[in-house]
Amino acid sequence: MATGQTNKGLTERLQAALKERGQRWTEQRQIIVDVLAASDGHATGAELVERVRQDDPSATPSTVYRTLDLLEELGLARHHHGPDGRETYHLEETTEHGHLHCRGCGAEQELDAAAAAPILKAITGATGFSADLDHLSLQGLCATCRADQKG
Amino acid sequence: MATGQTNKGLTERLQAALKERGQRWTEQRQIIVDVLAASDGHATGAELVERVRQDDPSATPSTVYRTLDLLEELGLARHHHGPDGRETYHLEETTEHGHLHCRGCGAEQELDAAAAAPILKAITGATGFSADLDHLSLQGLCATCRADQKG
DNA sequence: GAGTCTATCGCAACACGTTGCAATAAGCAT
DNA sequence: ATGCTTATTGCAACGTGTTGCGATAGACTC
Repeated sequence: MATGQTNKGLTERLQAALKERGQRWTEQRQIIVDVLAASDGHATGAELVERVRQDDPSATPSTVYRTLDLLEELGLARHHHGPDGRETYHLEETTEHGHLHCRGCGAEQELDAAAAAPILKAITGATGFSADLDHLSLQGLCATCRADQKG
Repeated sequence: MATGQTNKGLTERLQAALKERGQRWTEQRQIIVDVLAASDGHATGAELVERVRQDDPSATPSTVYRTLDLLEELGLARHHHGPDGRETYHLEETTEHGHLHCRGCGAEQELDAAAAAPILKAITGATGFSADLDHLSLQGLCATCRADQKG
């Protein structure tokens, strides 16, 4: 249950990528990747730090954040900023997606590539910009809340 | 040059709104509004704190941020989060607009209501969400950088 | 103008994230 | 296995923003 499986495929990819760049594989990094993999959805930086420290109390925030940055650099993880500006991380294995935050009910909804396609197309059409879906973080009112407000 | 004009119209609106709510007009608030008005474009929280302290060294960050929150509550200011998660404030007088950050050249572009209309429409169509333009902060590649990458 | 009520202020501490630096330890060569 | 090089770690301090609390001082009444 504890998702103790260390996701061998991911670890191996990571080790290979690091060796390629003359960088090193450490136990800390294994732990951080494990924690991230065990956090099925998204997790804030602070949450990840806390969980890593459960596995290894000697770990410090700086190490966790630096590793997270590294994982992003390697394309194995992503982060985006929630409506309050806090960081949220997720593994890149999760398919690329955007986020919708409803300011009415606080609900958070994911936006997959298919649903986002017309939006990205509209952005390109209106601005020439090719927007990154992973950084697309919208705030507004969901359909339910809009209906409530009208009623 | 020092834009020392205290934007009377804005101040009066603010005083009226505060009185209405049983709240108070203070010199700190005058200074903060002045500073915000003098920051033509956008300014980060830290920048505003710094500028306010030039006018009144006794001002503290908590006061500045609380006042900024208050101004938002009154609809006289807005804030959004930049690509790095830091806060950026601007007066509401500025017309509602979104932001585009190019990860290639770092350029920041504004997105006015007219240009955004088709995008917002696409969002509603794809998700049922009615998105807030002021919170629309996209990251991606601008047309120029896309052309550069292709070439 | 003096007194009262309470919104606002400044302070101090906290939360999240980042950065510089000296000590440690991973990976490689011998 | 030993030593060497240098990436990584932990620490400590900083930057940005938030929160609780006692002291200050607006605004209103008399």
